[in-house]
Amino acid sequence: MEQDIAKRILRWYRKEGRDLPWRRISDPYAIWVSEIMLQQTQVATVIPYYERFMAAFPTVTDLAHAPLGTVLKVWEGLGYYARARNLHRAAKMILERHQGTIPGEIMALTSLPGIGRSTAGAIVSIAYGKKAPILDGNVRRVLCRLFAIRKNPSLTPVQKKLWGLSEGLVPGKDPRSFNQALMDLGASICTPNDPDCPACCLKPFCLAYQKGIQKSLPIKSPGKKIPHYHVAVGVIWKGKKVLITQRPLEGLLGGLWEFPGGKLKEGETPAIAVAREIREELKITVSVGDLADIVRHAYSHFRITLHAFHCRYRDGAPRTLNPYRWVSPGELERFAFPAANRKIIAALK
DNA sequence: AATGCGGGGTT
DNA sequence: AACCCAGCATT
Repeated sequence: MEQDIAKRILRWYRKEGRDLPWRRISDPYAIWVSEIMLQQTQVATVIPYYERFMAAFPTVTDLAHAPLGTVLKVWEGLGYYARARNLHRAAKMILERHQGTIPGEIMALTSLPGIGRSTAGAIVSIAYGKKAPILDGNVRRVLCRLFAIRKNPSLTPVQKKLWGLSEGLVPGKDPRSFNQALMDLGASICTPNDPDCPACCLKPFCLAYQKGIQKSLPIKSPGKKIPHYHVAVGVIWKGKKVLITQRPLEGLLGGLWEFPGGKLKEGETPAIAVAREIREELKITVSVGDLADIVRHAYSHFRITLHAFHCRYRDGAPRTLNPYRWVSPGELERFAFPAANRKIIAALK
């Protein structure tokens, strides 16, 4: 049974599998980089970032020796910036602990920052050809349908069940192709909304298809309301230079640079808020001028409307918790900014 | 067990 | 507007 499933998927994969940049090489470092980028991020989005990253940091040694700011700049726009910070930190650890070789064991891999059970399974199987299961969004969906699992797959006992199923399916022979095939099947046939069951090689085994419930699986968690904030920021000019500040290394958008500002308080106008935030955060005074841009931006767990004002520096030396810089507009390209701030920068030109 | 963490594509 | 994506870390 399991062997039949594996055989069918592998046969399908040989004909219909995707040709992706990281499948053309066997360098474990490249596989690792691709797997980190692919966490919660679609293949099409990752491809150009992967190419640029590998050109900038061809080896784990290059990555470990690069300044974090350079790594974040290459990562800029990809999101989930802790991935970049963890990748950089793990590269240093791999030089020290593993003499520059990406580990080939699950335990050694999961002890590195940014590598969990699924990414470790992917690296071990894809880079080293060892038998290990994976469980990403694609595989979870395929398994929920194949075995008609009608419980929310985010529940711990259901996750445990899914890991067991994934482990039971992965064959000793060519686990590398099998895991990639399972993901490809989820991405191209067993899609979230409208799976192409007639074209699926697992149709004869799929319990959800037999019951006609494939479109209602997997069960999804109830969506939660996301708040909407108004934020005011200042593009503070002193001559031909503007002030930027760096966010703390941990937390949201950690390590990225931005125009200073903050959330509006109840009953406050954006112009009042930006003056207050700059006074509080930087201990300087500015005069607030024209509106530079209004940006709407969606994060995963909240939305913001960003009001950006041209400001003129008046008085005081900045005293901030975090680093700040006065830079020319041209120099803004050298720093990593959140996407919402990039929209403001685009509007300045 | 629940939550924080980006950005873009799709529907 | 809601959902999804080659998930992980933290609490």
